[in-house]
Amino acid sequence: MESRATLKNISKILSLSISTVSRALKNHPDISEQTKKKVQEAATMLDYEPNTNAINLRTDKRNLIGVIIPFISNFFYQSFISAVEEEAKKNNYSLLILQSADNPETELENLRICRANRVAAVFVSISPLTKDISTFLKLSQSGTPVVFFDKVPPFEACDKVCIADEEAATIAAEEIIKKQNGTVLALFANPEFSITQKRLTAFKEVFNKHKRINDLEIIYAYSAKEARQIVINSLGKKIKPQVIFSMSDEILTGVMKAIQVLKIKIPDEIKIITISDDGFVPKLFEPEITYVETSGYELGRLTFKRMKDYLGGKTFIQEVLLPPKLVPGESL
Amino acid sequence: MESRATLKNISKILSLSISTVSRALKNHPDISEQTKKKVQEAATMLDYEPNTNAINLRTDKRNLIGVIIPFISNFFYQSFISAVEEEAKKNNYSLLILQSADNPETELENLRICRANRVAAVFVSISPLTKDISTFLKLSQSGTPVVFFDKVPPFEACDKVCIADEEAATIAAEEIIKKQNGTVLALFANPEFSITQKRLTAFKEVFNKHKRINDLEIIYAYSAKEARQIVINSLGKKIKPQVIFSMSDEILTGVMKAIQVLKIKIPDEIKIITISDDGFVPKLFEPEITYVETSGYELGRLTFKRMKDYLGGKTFIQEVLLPPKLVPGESL
DNA sequence: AAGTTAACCGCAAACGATTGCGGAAAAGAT
DNA sequence: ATCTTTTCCGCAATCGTTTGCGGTTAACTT
Repeated sequence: MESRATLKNISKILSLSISTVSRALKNHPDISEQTKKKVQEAATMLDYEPNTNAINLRTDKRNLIGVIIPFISNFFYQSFISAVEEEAKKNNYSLLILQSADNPETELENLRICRANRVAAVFVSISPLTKDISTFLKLSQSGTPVVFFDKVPPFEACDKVCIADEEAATIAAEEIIKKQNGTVLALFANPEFSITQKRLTAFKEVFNKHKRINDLEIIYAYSAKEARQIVINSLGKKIKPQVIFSMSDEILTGVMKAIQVLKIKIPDEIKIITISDDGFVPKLFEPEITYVETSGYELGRLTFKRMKDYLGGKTFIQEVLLPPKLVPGESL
Repeated sequence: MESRATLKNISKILSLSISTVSRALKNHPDISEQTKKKVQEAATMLDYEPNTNAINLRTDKRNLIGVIIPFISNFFYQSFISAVEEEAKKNNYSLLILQSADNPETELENLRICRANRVAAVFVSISPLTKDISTFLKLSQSGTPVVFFDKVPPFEACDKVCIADEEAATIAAEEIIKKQNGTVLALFANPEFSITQKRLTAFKEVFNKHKRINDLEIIYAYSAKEARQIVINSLGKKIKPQVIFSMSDEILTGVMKAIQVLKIKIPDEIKIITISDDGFVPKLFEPEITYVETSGYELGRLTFKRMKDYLGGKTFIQEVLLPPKLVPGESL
């Protein structure tokens, strides 16, 4: 007789009604202290744990937050998730983590799972290939907050929380101009990514403003390996750049490999500045690389806050920007 | 009139019974093609998605897997989760991620959440401070598979899936002995961690076997910073080690900083070998560091497989070991 | 002693889905 | 024309919980 720990079973054992047991466990004033004690004892005896499925079904409560991201194996999402998990715990939510591998179909499937599980909210960083976010918007319109973070759809009217990408690039560019006069090799990722476009535009703008656009050489590196080769080539020429700018952690790893291959001294022979998610990579090197931080952790907190605001009534559409900050190393 | 998409509503719209609608959606042979079509159209119209809570409650199915880990912000767990998520998706499970911050109480709270959510299984990497795993065992005895992975309890009779820590250290030690004759500086983490003990014992054993224990200097580094200082001190002496062994990624980051500070050439002036979770850190440097890989990704797959075996009937207790493998760089 | 009021507790419906069983109508068999 | 079989569908119980409402005591008023 495999009897689980349910209200019904407890009530049977104590010859009480289910409702009494339920109320006793929630300390309802209608129930006498004596009965409460009996019930609570029985409950702990049986390791009673209320069935979330039943509760959610009955009360229409939701205790899950769906997090849809391209890949878990990524610094940025890692710290994002970490922050969201901490906030979630404080607010009695748990996290449903889904990765969509940059595949729009998997992304939709993940959204389906979120809906099937009646999540309280969805946090999603969309893949670069996602063109249609109507399913997300539909969910949002039906009352479940959907917050786009980091990789967000470009023009649509939806809740967004993201890094101030332009500002990150601007800060880096200003810092270069403030400190260095020479030529700059700027490495950017795939120009089709909106993040690349934003950072590139802002970066160039600063050099334009300061009439130093001629000091700037921009090259796209589609991978760390490419970045490495580009730097090796570039530093092999007669006219070398004085500063290298890298727009991401991944590119930086390629840059640093090149530097190590060439056995070039930082900052004496080359200056470096990068944009980094959390500083992990820049801090691996000696001297530590100066970077502009775009913290996934902070973004996680902001995203969670946006959701709470939404549930608290602020349902108007909003775009929240997280300001990046400069973390000086000794590389510039 | 906020009417959700439920079987009841669809049935009302089509003037059919709930059971018919339910069967039509699952392609039950009792239902005519005509009716099926009507129902399916109505369902997609309304964006119907079966309520997992109701299904799980009624059928006692479980679609969640609880993953309890100390910290998400960690290479190893990152790739572990990634693997488990992929496997889970293939098998129609989703992941409930809980971090316990190395706090036994939070760990128990997380387990409670797993039980409340009626998870299909629990994967847990316990904190170093956890002494009592009886609650876990109780859950396991009541039919929910609990698989301990990575940081597992020492003596208890429970399902474990972990890295063959001894073997990883053995492989590294053998490799050193095969290739190098000089003295070895071996850096280990907190000696109270069982993982440290295992690796240390195995490592020494090899040097004993080959009668080279006198070539071995062992130092505990409680952090990357400490590792850095230790290496700087050590390489500053008149008698320098020829080889540095690092037992983890974290220690390696300290070691590499020291190397960069001292501007020492690898492998000419110093050889290096490390144990690494996934090779990310060792591959950041040039030349790439030789390492013994203890893949979190593979461990995730193994853990999932162990659970499936368990659910498939192999409920006897088992300890599965994942063999590490040597990944040669140019640092040794 | 009759009426009022607390103090305690149970009945039953509801949440959304599944499923064994039975039943009506249409089709086929004789 | 009657009987048997399909074909197609609905009834109702069930999972575990919550909760409005009503009911039974016992205690308290006057």
